[in-house]
Amino acid sequence: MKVSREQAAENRQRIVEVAARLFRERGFDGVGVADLMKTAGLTHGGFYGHFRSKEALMAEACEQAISTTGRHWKATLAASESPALEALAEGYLSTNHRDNPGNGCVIAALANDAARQAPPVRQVYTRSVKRFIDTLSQALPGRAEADRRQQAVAACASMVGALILARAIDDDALSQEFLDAVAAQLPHTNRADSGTGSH
Amino acid sequence: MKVSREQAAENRQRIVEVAARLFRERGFDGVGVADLMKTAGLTHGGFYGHFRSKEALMAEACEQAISTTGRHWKATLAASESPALEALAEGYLSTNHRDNPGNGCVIAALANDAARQAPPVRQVYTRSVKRFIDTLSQALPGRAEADRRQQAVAACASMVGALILARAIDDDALSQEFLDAVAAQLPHTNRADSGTGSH
DNA sequence: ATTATCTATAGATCTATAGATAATGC
DNA sequence: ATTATCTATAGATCTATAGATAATGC
Repeated sequence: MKVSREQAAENRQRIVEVAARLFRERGFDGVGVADLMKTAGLTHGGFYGHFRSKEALMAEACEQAISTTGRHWKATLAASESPALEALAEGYLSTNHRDNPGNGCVIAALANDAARQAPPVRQVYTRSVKRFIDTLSQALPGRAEADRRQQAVAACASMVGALILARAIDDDALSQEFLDAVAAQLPHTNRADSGTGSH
Repeated sequence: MKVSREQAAENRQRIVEVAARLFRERGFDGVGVADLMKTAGLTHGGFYGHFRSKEALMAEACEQAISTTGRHWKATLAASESPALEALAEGYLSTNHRDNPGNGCVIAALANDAARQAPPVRQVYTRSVKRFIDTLSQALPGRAEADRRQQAVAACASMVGALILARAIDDDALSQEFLDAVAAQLPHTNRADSGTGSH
């Protein structure tokens, strides 16, 4: 039952992809190694030929998730005409994103889980957050360079918070309100506030 | 080894309190019944005389957590002079709150966990979120009644998102930035925007 | 010969229950 | 007699490992 070196590499990659999806859907504790391997079409014991531990896979799965999502953000920025933040927010705060955590933002899907993990996973998670903030900063309308950073950090908290809460609550109307209210309160491109006095 | 009826009621209450703290600290899956009972000074098997299941305790512990936190919010509102939202936010977005999830906001501590639970727990969680939004709405500066609701919902997402992210990341400086950036972007009391044209 | 995968299992841990024990409260 | 708690354990499930198997790649 062996397999070519190439096939083995494909198997490994498939394990990471399945893990990236299942962890986001059910949390780190909600997915067992046996279950994971079965979903990938392999047997339980084979896992440890590819990864040192479940924790090592957790870090790698997060890495791959943010990498894929990051490419998606970049593509959105490149494709959008002018209001880049609106374009990003529209996708991020959509019902589609809310209802499909498995291939959505890993920051929102595993925030509480990440806080309870050891350094390896938390480091990868932290890099993901920084990447999101940088993307938001690039998408923000002009204004003072000093403000940009603060606005990007605040927008990150708002968007992640809205998505997490929209998923957690048991009330469709309020869930939609979270997505809409945060989208409405994000900094707008065409807003004239350059003459209000604060430098 | 029996105990008076009164003592039994105290034991039950202590189990709920210990659970409310441990669940917030470690998540629902991070606390076992045996561990919980040991922390409460009782033995494993005694648990099922007080609760039908671990899930029943999860709902009850959330209920009690939000009840205590809700009283704390009301006291803050009552004690604050004029800028009620600032007073609430100052406590919510403090390093003290960030570093003590065990007796802090259950909404932030168990958001991802709640999303993965069955209806009983999600319903209690949803009520907690509504309670927080109502409190924020009361704390918001005057302005149009129509805006209030949206601003309260957005503020809820921002504050919860900031706290969750401040806890999850592995970088003290960025963690502080989340708390500060969201506090700075919340609607301010003394802000003159009544003449800008939107009705 | 090497190695990717498989089967089988060790050793922990988890929720829940059964039955014994002993103090309370009628 | 009732009942709050205890001890002990059933039955699942979890991570990780050991050893067997069989196809690849030198």
